[in-house]
Amino acid sequence: MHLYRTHNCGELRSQNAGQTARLSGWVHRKRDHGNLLFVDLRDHYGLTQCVIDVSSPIFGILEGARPESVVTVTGQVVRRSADTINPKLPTGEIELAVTEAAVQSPADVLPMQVAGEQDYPEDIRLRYRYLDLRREAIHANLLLRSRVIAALRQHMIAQGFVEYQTPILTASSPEGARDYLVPSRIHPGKFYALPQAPQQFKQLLMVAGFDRYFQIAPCFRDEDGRADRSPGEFYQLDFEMSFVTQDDVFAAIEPVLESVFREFGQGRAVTPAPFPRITYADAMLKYGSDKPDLRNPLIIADVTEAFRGSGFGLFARSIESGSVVRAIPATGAAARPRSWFDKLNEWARENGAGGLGYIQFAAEGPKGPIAKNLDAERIEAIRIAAGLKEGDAVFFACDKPEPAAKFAGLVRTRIGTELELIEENAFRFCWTIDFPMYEVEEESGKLIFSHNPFSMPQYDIEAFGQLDPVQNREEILGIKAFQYDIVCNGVELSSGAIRNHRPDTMLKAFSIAGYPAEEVEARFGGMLNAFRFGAPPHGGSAPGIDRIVMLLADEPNIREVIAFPMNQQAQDLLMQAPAPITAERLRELHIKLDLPKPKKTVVEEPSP
RNA sequence: GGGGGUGUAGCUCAGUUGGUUAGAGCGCCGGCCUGUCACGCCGGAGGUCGCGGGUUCGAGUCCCGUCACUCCCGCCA
Repeated sequence: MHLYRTHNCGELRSQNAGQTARLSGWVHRKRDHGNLLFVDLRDHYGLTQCVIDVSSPIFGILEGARPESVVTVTGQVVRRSADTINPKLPTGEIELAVTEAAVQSPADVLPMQVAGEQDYPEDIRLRYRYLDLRREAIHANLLLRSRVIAALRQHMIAQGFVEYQTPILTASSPEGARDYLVPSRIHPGKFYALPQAPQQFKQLLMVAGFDRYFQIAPCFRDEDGRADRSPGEFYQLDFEMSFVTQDDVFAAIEPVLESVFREFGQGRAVTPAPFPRITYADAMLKYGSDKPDLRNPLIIADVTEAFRGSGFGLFARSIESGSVVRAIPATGAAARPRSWFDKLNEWARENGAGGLGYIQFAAEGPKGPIAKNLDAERIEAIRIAAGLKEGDAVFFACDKPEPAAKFAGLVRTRIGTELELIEENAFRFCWTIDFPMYEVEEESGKLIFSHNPFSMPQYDIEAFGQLDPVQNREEILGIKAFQYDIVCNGVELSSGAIRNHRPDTMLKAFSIAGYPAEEVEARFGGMLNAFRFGAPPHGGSAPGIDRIVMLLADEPNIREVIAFPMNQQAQDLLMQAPAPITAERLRELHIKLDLPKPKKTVVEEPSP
């Protein structure tokens, strides 16, 4: 007989009846009938009901074991009588009639219960993560994560990709987020950076002739967290390919994503490859976002001209000073009560808009406060532009182009949700392409990179070299980059690009954004030099693993698919990180602290 | 850095117009119970109402401040 177990807690069936079995696991639940005790024993594999009665000399051992104690029990596998079979349990046809029992590790009273579905605050869950992870839902999420990663690897390898490891202690990478820094002991005053992504290394691997690279890569960014953004660290399916166009990159990754989402999507619909491609400009106009949720059928339209010089003075005046008007259709909403529109108006105000104008296309004709101030011709133009029919309503966002687009996007999501138009049980993918290479920094008016500075401009390379940032400003602002995002259900899974592999073009691209050549050489000299010795044209992308698993697990929060996540303040509540270190260690690293004054807590002296 | 929400028993929450001794469920402890599977029944312990100050005869409740957590914006592929 094995010391701890002959079977796991999920595998015994009626055909094992009559055998002697030993099981080890956690006491999931006890049902104590005084003279008869049921113990549900749980391990990674499942639950098995164990039973013992008061006639046994070891009855007290199990009766005294608190939930979550670790025990080993030995006994006969017994077929349950027909009326006591539990159909909800895979092992429900049998039970273990216990004859021996030992408690390996008794559990204290628990800060959170493992059995049951009760919700706990996140700080409790993170502080006692090892208990939280015993719970069914999150335990299953982590198993899913493992299987997804294994499948991603298989599919990538099948596509001819090879996995390589890249350094964790390295220099700052060109992604634009804050780096996590690691002080060097051997080189006083110098620091390593943790990679924000293996960006430069994967490009160097292409220069080194490896052709198709991938890695399940840890990435580190010192930026604030969100529900869908883990603070500190996360994992990417990082990949890069040589001698490819944008379409080649899409063709390589689309089948990988499609297969994995089909395999683990539990029957939910998946966009078949090739995924739709939407230009950045179109995405901002029609969806009000560079990561459109295509499950939402509503399409935003520009109706600026219908309001220009119209009787609706608020919009007409705003248009004269550069605003645009976006129309968000609300299919079938014309007959909704006034209160429904009022509620949305209130919501709009709470979200920073002046309000939310609307027209109802009712059977008796267009109505609502705005309709009164517009002539029939203009209303008809709006109706056609927004693709509306009788019974529909339409909302308006009026602002400068960028905030108008963004707000229209919020309204689109809100209306789609309110009207229950969002397609359920589906994964809708698309590519957002043709991101602008540059944009204007609002405060300074300077040209800056709008996204990744290392992507190739969609422009004649020779002519690009001749552009003048002052004289050709408008021309430059029109340049698109070979840069793209992959989006699923409105979640950005990754961005990628065809890289700029020419040193002259890269220096030019940076000089347009105001970086002198010396600075570029100093910061990115390693990569720039590599490009001077024969660099293949190359490109890639890096879909976020955590977000893929989050979508597949249908979880709203990324921490539900990470074993040991930090909280939103980037603290590890379990391991107590970050933490102060000893003066001795600081001395060794030649670091002196210059801390901000702690916020003083006002303690009033009690009056005598 | 900014905004919203939350904070009452170990946990999830209720708590009326400011009014006596702050409640429920789960958990915990004790008792009863030989077929339960969210076992059942009886009893018990458990509270700095986040913290500090104020108003008031009286504050969980109203006001001011502060802290923590969470969601969002900024930031970030």
